[in-house]
Amino acid sequence: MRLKKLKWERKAEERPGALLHAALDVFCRQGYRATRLEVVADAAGVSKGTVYRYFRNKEDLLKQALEERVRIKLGATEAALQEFSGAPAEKLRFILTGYWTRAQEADFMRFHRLMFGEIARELPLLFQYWIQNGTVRGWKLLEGIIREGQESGAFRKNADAQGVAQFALSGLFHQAYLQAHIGTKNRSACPPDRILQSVLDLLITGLKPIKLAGKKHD
Amino acid sequence: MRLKKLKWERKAEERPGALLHAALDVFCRQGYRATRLEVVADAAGVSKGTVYRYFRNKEDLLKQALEERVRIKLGATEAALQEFSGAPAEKLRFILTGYWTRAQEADFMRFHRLMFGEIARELPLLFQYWIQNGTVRGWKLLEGIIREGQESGAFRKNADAQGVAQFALSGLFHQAYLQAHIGTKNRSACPPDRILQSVLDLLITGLKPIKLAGKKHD
Amino acid sequence: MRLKKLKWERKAEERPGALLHAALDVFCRQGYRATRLEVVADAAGVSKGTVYRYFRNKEDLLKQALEERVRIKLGATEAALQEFSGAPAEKLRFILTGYWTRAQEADFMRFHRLMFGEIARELPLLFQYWIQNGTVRGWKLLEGIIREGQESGAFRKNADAQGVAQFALSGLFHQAYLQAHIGTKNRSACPPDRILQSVLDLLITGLKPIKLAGKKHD
Amino acid sequence: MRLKKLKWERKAEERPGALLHAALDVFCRQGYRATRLEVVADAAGVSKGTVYRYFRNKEDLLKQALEERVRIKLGATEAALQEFSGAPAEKLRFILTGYWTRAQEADFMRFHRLMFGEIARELPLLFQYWIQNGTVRGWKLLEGIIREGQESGAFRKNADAQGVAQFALSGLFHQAYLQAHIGTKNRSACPPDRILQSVLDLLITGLKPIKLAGKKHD
DNA sequence: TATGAATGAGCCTTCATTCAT
DNA sequence: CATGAATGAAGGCTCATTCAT
Repeated sequence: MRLKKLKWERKAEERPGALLHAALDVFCRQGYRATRLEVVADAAGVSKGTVYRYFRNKEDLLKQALEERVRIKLGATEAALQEFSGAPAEKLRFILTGYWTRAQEADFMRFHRLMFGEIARELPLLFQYWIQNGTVRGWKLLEGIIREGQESGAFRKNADAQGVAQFALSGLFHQAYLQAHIGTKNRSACPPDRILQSVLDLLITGLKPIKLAGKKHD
Repeated sequence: MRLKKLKWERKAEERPGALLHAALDVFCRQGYRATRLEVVADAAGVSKGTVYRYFRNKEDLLKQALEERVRIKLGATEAALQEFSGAPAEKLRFILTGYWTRAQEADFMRFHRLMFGEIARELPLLFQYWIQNGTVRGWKLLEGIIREGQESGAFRKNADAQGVAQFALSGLFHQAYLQAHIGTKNRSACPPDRILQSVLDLLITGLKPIKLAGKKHD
Repeated sequence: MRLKKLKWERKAEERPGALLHAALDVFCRQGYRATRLEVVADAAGVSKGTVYRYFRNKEDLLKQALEERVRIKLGATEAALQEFSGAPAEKLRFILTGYWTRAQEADFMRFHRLMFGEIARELPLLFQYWIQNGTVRGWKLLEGIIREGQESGAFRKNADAQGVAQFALSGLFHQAYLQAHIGTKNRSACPPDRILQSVLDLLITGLKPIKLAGKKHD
Repeated sequence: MRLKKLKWERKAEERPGALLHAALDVFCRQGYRATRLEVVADAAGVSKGTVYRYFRNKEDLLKQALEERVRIKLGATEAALQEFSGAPAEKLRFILTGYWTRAQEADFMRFHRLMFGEIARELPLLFQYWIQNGTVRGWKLLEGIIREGQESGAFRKNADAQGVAQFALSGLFHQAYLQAHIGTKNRSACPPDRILQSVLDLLITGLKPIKLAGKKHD
C-alpha cells in the first residue's frame, strides 16, 4: 500500500548493528514498553519483519543492545584512566570531571532513565548484569585511585576507599540525573559547576592526611 | 449552579482516599504501566467502573495519588530536624543516619523507583513538582545544618554548603537505590553500614576547619 | 469508527453458550486455524474482546465447545437406543439407520472433518477425549446389541461382537464422509440408500446363526 | 514461441522431484498449513526462493505434489490383484489382509490424515480427483472380486457387491485411522488383529450362499 | 451511584512471497 | 538460476475505557 519504499537494499552486514543502535536510542527516548517495534524498524530503515530476522523478539533486541553498549563502554571507561598520570588528587579531579561531563549529556540521562525506570523492574537480571559490568566497574576504578593515593601517602589511610568511591560516583550520578530533570537553570538548585567543585573539594579535603603536631601521621 | 460548584469543590474530600492509596501502593509495587486498573480497583475494594467516577483516567488517578502524597509528606521533612539539637557534626550525623535508614526501607525504594522510572517520563511536570517539594527541601535542610556549622565555626567556611548538601543526599539516595537492586549481600559492593560511615567520615572530615600553623582557623 | 453497533446488550448469561455454539460452527466450516477469533465473535454477536472474558484463549474456546458438544451428544446417543425395543436384528437395523441418517447431515460431516483434520493433529489429547467419549461409546452400544442377540440366540455366538461393531460403524461413518465429499449423485459410487441396505444385509446375514442339518448349532 | 512451449511442456520433468517429494513428506508429517515453506526447501536441499522458481505458491506446490503421487500410485492398485489367483473367498481374504496391513503403516496414515484433514477442505477438487483415482478404484477392485464370487456361486447373488465393497474398505480404513490415533494398546478398543478377523468373518459368512432345504442355493 | 460486561484500538509476532545480489 | 534478506499483511491477545443495568 505504502509507496515509501518499493525497493529495499541488501545490507545484511550492517543490519544488526543498525538495529541495535536504533533500538537503544528509541528505547531510551520513549521507554522500552512504550516503544513499538515498528518504530525501531523505521529508525533503522527497515521493516518490522526484518527485526525478527536478527532478534528473537523485543526483549532479545533490548538485551543485545544493552550488552553491546556495555561491551563498548567497558573498554572506554578503563581507557579513560590510562590516558592520565599525575598526583592522586589530580587523578581524582580528572576522572570525576570526566564522569560529571558525560553524566550531563542527554544521551547518558536517557539511558539511565531507561535502566532505572524500566529495566530494573522488567528485566532484573539484565539490570544486574549492567550494574556489575558498568556501574560497579566505575566504582572499582575510583576506589583504585583512592587506594593508590592512600598507599602513596597522598590520602589518609583510614578512609574507606570503597565506600567513598561508591558514594562519590552515586552522588554525582544522581545529581546529574536530577539536574537533567529539573533543569539546570533552576533557581533553587545548585548549578552544575558548583556541584562538581563541591564534590572535588569535599573529597580532596576529606581525604587529605591529617597532620598533627609533628608526631602522628595517618 | 451553586450545587454544582459545591460538588466540585468538595470532590476531593468525597473522593475515596482508599482509591488513591491503593493506586499509589500498587503502582509502586508493579509499576504504573504494568498495573491494570482492575487491580487497583480490587485493592481499593471497588469495581473497575467506580474508578472512572472519581478519576478521568489512569493518568489522572496517578497524578492525584501523587499530589496527595506530596501534600501529606510536605511538612514531614521539615519536622524531621526539629526533633534534634546538638553540635553541627552531631546534627549532620543524626540527619544523615535517619535518611539512610529510611532510604533503605522497601516502601521508600518502591516509591522512588516509580518516580524515577516512570513518572519522570510519563508526568514530567508532576515529577518536577515532587522534586521541588520533596527532594529539594531535603537538600535545603542539610544545607542549613552545614551553614549553621560554618557560622559557628564547626565547619570550614569555604565549603559550598549547597553543593555539598545536594551531593551528599544524592549519594546516599542512589547508593540505597542500588543496594536495593543488587542486593545487600552482593560481594562486589560495599555493605550498607560502611556506606553510611564513609559518608559521615568524609563529610565531617572534609568540612573540618583547616588548622593552619598555630592559631588561625578556616 | 464502525457504526455497526453503538450500543451493546448485556447478556452475560447467554454469552458463553452463544460463543460456544458460534465457535464450533465456524470452526467446523472454516477450520480451527483458519478461523479468526473476530469471526467467531461476530457470529455470536459480540466483539473480539468479549471472547476473552469467557475463555482464556482460542484453544480454550475450542476445548470447551467440544466438551459441551460431547456432553450433549453423549446422552442423546444412549437415549436413542432406549426408545426402541424389538428383536436384535430390528434393533440393529434401527440403530444403524439412525446413525446413517445422522452421519449424512452436513453438520455431522463438518464436525468430523474438523476433528479428523485439525484436532487430531493440533490437540491430540482433546481428540482422544472425544474418541473415547463419542466414538467408542457408539461402538459399545452396537456391541451391546450384538451381544444381546448372541445371548438370545438371534446371532451366532462365534462372531466377534466388538470387532464387528467397530467395523460396521467405521464403515458407515467413512462412507458418509466420502459421500459428502464426492457428492451423492456421483455415478461411480454406490448411492447412499444402497450402502445402508448392504450393511444391514451383510450384518444380519453374516450374524445369522448357522443352522446345520439338525446336529451342530453355534 | 516454440522454445517457450517446449519449456512449458518439459517443465514437469525439469522440476525437481526432490521438492515434490520433500513437500508431500513434510506436509504429511506436519500438516499443510503448519508447514513453513522454508522447512520444505530445507528438506529438499534448496533455498526458500528456489521453491518459487518451480511453483507459483505453496498451494501450487501441494497440488503438484499430490498430482504426482496420484499419477504414480494409479496403476499400483490394479497391479495388487494380479498377483493372486484362487477361490473368491481366498482372494477376498488376500486383498483385505493386504489392505489392512498397508493401512496400518505410518506412512499411509500420515498421507490420509493430510488428505482427509486439510486437502478435503483446502483443495476440494483435488481431493475428489484423488478419491476417484485412488479410493474408488480400490472399491471397484473389491467389487469385482465379489461379483466373480457371485458368478461362480461362491457368494450369494442377492448381495450388493458394490455396497459391500465400499463399506468393507471404508470400515477397514477408518478403523486403521482410529487405531493409529488412539493407539493399538488402548484397552477399550478391539485390537487390530481381531478387527481384520471380524471383517473377514463377517464378509465371508455374510456372503455365503444361503442353503435352503436341500438343493437350491442363491 | 456502583457494577462489571462489552468494546476496540494497539502491538508483538509469524510467515508466504518478493526481489536485490 | 539460486540465494536468503526484506517485506508486510494478518491474527491472537491485552487492557483502558465506556455504558447498560
